[in-house]
Amino acid sequence: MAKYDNLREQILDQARHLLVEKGYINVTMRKVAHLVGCTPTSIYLYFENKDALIHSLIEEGMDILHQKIKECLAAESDSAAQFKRMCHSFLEFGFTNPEYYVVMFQLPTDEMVPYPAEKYRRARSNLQQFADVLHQARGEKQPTIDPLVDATMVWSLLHGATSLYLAQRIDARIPKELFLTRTVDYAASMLNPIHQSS
Amino acid sequence: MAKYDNLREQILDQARHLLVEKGYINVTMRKVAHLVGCTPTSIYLYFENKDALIHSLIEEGMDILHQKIKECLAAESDSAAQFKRMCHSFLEFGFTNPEYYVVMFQLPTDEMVPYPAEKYRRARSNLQQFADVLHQARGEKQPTIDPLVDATMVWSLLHGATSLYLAQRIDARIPKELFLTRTVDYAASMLNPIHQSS
Amino acid sequence: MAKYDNLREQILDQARHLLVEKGYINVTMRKVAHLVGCTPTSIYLYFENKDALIHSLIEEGMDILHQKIKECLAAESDSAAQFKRMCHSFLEFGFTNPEYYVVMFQLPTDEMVPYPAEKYRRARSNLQQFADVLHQARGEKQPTIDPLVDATMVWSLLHGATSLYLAQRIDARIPKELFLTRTVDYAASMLNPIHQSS
Amino acid sequence: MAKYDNLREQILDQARHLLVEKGYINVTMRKVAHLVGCTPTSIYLYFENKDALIHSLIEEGMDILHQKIKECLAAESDSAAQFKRMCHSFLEFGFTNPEYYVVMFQLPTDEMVPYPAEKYRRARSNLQQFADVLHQARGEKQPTIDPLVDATMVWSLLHGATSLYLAQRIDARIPKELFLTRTVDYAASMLNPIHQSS
DNA sequence: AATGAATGAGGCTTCATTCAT
DNA sequence: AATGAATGAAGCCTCATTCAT
Repeated sequence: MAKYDNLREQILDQARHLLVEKGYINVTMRKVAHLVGCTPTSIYLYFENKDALIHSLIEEGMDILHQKIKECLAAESDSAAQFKRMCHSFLEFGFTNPEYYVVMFQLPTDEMVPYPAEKYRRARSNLQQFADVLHQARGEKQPTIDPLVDATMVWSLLHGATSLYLAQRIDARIPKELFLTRTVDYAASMLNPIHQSS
Repeated sequence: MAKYDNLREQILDQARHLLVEKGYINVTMRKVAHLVGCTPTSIYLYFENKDALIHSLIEEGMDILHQKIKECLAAESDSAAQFKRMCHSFLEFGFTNPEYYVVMFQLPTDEMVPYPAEKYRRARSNLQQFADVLHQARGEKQPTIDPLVDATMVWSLLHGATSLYLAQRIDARIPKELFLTRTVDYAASMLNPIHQSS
Repeated sequence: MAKYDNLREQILDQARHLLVEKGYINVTMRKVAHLVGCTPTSIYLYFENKDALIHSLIEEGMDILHQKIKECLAAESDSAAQFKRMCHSFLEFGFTNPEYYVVMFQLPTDEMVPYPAEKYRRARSNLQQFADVLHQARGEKQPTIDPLVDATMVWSLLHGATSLYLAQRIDARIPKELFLTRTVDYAASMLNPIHQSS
Repeated sequence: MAKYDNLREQILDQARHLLVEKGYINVTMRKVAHLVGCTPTSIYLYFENKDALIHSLIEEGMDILHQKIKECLAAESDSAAQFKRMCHSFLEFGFTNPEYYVVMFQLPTDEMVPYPAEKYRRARSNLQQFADVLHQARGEKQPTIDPLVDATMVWSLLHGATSLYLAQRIDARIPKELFLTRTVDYAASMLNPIHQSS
């Protein structure tokens, strides 16, 4: 029992590790097994096939992020505060859990990892819920501006920031914490009106 | 000579095509050769190996983007206008050239496609130059705020927007053009001061 | 004990079932165990290995056929009648027990399922005994013609008819019963002299 | 060119050899390659996949048998003579070409080797044509008896005889030639009326 | 009496690459 | 300038089997 969970988790760990360190195409049953120190066959004792393994990875991440976001809602009563906290949480989640972030948001899922549509909806809802809070906070002040577009742009910002950070394309002179808080500020500026394009 | 360039370009074309349509894992020498109508062996007459082929793809893209950005500088005299135009150009480049964008910014190049450091520097400079203009426009008005951070955030926004768009994760109800201009507006808001984090 | 036999028989049942429904390649310890509802390991409590399992199947079939043929001898006193009844029984055995027939006569046993020579002799004797009756019936009337050859030909006919029937290569317009009785008639024609080859 | 055909034929040869000697389940790309003395990969230069290899084997056999039967028709003018000659040819084909016979008539094609329906029809037509001649010869003398049933029984006999012979289940004391001619005689007895079942 | 955990061998297939021509 | 022939490594996966419990 202990051993069961142990090996299963080792497999997940090493798969995650490979994914982040070497990219998806380097996540092979053989390589994972090698890192774990078991036979490729053994992996099939815990996962039906490679897809199932990847899906487990994705779901793990979804759960964690979901939990984090729920905590943000509970921690604050003000919509704007909730929003900012959520932005921060999202970034922090990505920054500190590259293994999950990559698998959740950067996998070219279309062709590579056929993922049950139902589960995808859940994945999106995670971000949708995220967007909803912006709605609320924005809605109170700016009912005229389409909040869907703005939410999408906030999402773009957060996703882009995380992606570049994880790809180590952020200038080394910028401290992580600074980048993080300033990005949240930039996102929070969405709570206020934007100047129309000239 | 004409034939030489012809085949070489056909190879690049089909490789790009495969990359976008079927994903990186489906870019194989065999499949490229099949699409071109030549032998896999023939590809090696023009590219040392698969990595070299991918790198050529990347460089092609870098050149095109570089050209586009240079044109923005020439087209406007005002820094702010240059900046907005560049943002727009960058987005449009990504939106209309997914083949290049994917290979340039979304390939987990680290280990997947070992890329000579020297070439990477050139790649970065492309975006650096992009950031420089923000420097100028911002610098004139807000010399006190570290422009490097803000430039990075703009880049994050543009990269995130493009990535989500290409991954078809933008809500279908949002027209492409609207998304594009609004993102530019959001980026342009960087030209003005941001409210400090509370 | 009851449980012992129960599981053992379930294993044989499902192995037979798999053999007929899905073909020999689909008779795997895993699949048998799955159908039975036990572990692959458990099968090894009752059968030394896969070969032993297959052999048990073969022997089961041999016993049943043996019994059937013995009954034919008891049911009739006339040699010719015995012979016809045996032909009929053999065909019916094959038609109604494809699971056994396939494993008994259509498995390329030579190398696929190494079968102890001693057991093979017993298998042959089953058919030999079958041939003996022809001997008797024929012998009485045509002592000059080698009966071994004719017996072999009858066997060929019966085996061919059964094989084609089980492979569903008999024209669908021919009713099973008609095919069966006519084949027996054809076999019975062996009881009479055959015209020499011209 | 010479080498091309050479390797392709070596592959077919060894595949056929394995098939007869060790049974279908032992025909693996690895084993064939090993016997030929090449890499498994090389097989894929000549055959799209394993199925294609097996199909080639089947078609080879079909062609040869088809040719043989056509010759029988040409060699004789009398229907009865044609029929007997065809029986003999069929048996001889099977006896001397076990590689082809096994693959053509003894492969559990349903599950193991998905074979294009169209090609199967061709395979059957080979035997159908065979049956037609019996029709003719029979038709002249016995128009009242359903010739389809009798043809099927002849086919059963020939198929059974060949199968048992190839499985080496024919008593060693019976010379091949005797068995062959006597089987033809037995088949030829179909040209005459059969006594009804009592 | 039964199983959970594990494995080595091998199944089919595709890859990037080379070498002689 | 191009290719035909070939390969070793590796991809995913399933097999029969064992061993400790």
